[in-house]
Amino acid sequence: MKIGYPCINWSIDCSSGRTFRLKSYSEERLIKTVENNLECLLSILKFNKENNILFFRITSELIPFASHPVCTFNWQEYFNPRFKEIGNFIKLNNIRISIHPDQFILINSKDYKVFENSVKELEYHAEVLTLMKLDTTAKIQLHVGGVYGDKKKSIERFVNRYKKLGEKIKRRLVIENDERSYNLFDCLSINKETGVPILFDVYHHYINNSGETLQDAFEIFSNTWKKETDGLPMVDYSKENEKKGKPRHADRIDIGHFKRFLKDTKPFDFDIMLEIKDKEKSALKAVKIASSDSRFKRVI
DNA sequence: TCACGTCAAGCAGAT
DNA sequence: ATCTGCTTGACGTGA
Repeated sequence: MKIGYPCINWSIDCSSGRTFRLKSYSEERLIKTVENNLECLLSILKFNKENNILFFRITSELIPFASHPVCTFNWQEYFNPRFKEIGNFIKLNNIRISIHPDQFILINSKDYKVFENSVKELEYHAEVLTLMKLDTTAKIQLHVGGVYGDKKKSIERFVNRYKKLGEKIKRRLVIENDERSYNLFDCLSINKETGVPILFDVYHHYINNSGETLQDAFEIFSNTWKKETDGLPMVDYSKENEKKGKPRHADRIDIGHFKRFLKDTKPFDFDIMLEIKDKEKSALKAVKIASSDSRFKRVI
């Protein structure tokens, strides 16, 4: 069991997701920005390692416009030594990595052009992990996509499109249950057809489920991960924001809730991504809580 | 130096 | 029709 947080560290005075406007694109600007982003990424990983935070989601913004036609620069070759260096640090310290393409990436879109653009973006994500020479336990997590008024057809479309993807994407791709369209069982039906592992989002499951218990859910998604090639299952953890109004992620970790969560999931081992607004602050607290858990002790 | 309009990309649900 | 959340602010023009 490793514990981590996504993309941003507020304690360190840098961002690994600096970007710029498309209008101001230039090769020079791209190089400068990516240099900054990679350097900051390594700083964050070092901070994490020192604090026993061994799971991290790399931002999709690492290489701005990587999949956009405007970018003809061979960033893969230019930054190859830097990627290798970061990859070495990750492997040396046994850090788990995930990456989450954003909401525009839709495999099952009705618009074929959107699918094609999504493939380009997925190739970029896969390349980042491959340039770091990470094995296939480093995952790209994606939602199933839109429903377009017909869930059955949209799931079929996902399955057919998935089969067209290259091996470099497929060996890293995992799907995540979401809070309104595709719940765990919907994901499971896609897993049956494709073998794609299911990344379980605890908070989304709380909002959108089919009545199954948390233990049943853990049994189901855990079995979709192959231990040797996929590694331990990944779990996104969050909880309802206390502030009334629309459902959203919590601002900070709820210690009691997290303790109960660890207890309730006792028979299962997995890596936890804390989707909580205050990022590394909550991760530090979670590490402290988990430090007496035998699953956590195994990795540090 | 600061305010604030806008930023590559899509969908769904609420207003 | 328009706004908001999603993993979430931050870029950059104009004053």
